Amino acid sequence: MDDMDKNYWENMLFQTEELESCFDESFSYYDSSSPDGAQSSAASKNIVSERNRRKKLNERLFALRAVVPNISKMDKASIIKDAIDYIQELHNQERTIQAEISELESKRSIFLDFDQEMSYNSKPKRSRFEQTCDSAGSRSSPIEVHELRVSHMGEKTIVVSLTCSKRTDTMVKICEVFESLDLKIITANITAFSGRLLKTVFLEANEEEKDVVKIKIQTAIAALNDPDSPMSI
Amino acid sequence: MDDMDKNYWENMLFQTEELESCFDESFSYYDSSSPDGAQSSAASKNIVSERNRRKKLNERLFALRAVVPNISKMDKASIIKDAIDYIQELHNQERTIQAEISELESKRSIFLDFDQEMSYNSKPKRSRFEQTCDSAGSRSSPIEVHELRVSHMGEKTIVVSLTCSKRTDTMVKICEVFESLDLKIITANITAFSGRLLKTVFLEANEEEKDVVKIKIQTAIAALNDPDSPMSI
DNA sequence: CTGTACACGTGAGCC
DNA sequence: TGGCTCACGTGTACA
Repeated sequence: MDDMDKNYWENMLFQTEELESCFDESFSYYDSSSPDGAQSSAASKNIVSERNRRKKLNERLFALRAVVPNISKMDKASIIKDAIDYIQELHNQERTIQAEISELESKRSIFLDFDQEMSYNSKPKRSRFEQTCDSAGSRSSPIEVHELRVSHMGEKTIVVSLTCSKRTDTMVKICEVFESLDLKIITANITAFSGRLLKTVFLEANEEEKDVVKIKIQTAIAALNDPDSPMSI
Repeated sequence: MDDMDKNYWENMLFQTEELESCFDESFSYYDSSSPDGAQSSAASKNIVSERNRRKKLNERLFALRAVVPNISKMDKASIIKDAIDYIQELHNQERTIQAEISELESKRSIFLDFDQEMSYNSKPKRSRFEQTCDSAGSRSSPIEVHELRVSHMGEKTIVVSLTCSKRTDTMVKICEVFESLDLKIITANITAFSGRLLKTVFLEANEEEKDVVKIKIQTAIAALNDPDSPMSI
């Protein structure tokens, strides 16, 4: 590669030298054909200008080659092609990494949110859940929760496990309950067995008293069964 | 910009048309000066070849212009210059994002370490970006457990949550660990995010002292990272 | 009228 | 030897 480079510049130099003799030739030639001094001056200006343009373009190309790794050939066209491929590769990487970063951030906010308290959760953004639920008709069939257990795991985590009937959108409705209580879902799990659904949901505990949260959850989920009755475990 | 583009291609087209008449001229000229048919054929071949070369180069340049946003001018030199600037800008972005990702990851790892924690990895964690940069990324066996938390939920249940690299058979190896410790798995859960796997395993606690079990689990899982070192909490 | 930017044909070097 | 890549000078169109 280095020697190719050397050859490249040697060629450049060589042809630059060659240019001068050529230039003399053309100059005398022009002098004979059209003796107008202004015209020949303009022509030589054009020549030197064009020479500078080519030089600048080659320098740019050389600089482009410098910022692009993995240059296969020293070809002008190949340099540009490699640059194009490299830019596209960078674009793909950028997209991937952006997705990864946003995912990391979202997961981190779900995860435990230690010091910085849910900054962008101030408004209960009823986002996708309720939208999909609206289209499906959330009011239609009650969920029929059969068993419900709310327990604490460590200081920061609440585990809710419940069984309910096999309906569609049961998990969505459960999640809506937690959302309405400002409880963040860490992870959730559905298991189907004997015509029932067993759900296990890990929640991030907020600052409230444990028992208060527990009662709130039980009340809200029990309300899914019969919105009129205040509750009955 | 659109009109500039149009002008550009109009020019291209125009000068291409012009070329044909020029070509005819030069052809007849050559025919008169040197009646050697082979020579003129070679010359015309050279002409058309050179024409194709220029065309290819221009197409490449056009493609380069297409993948680079914010092109200031349609100049050839300017196109290359903008491409260079853009690549350098992407390089800066890449460095910034890489730093951001590592910072995020370190925060996240600090985060889980609040309870009883080991999980400090001697190796500098290879971010996903570095892995893509790595030409040969296929590393075989070790699972690379990054975070590990063992806690008790009630009297009968142990919850183990850990994150590890995305490998095949990671859960199998984890389960083998629990089996070797005579711990029964109640349920297990895998969640994939940001190139990692988050596993949550519920174990049935045996009769041993809680802290003893905890240490055993931590030791055995740490051994997955580096089987030689016995580990140090 | 003066640059500027371009495509063209041409000759030369290099496999 | 033919097939490339290249730099060069030149004519032309546009601002």
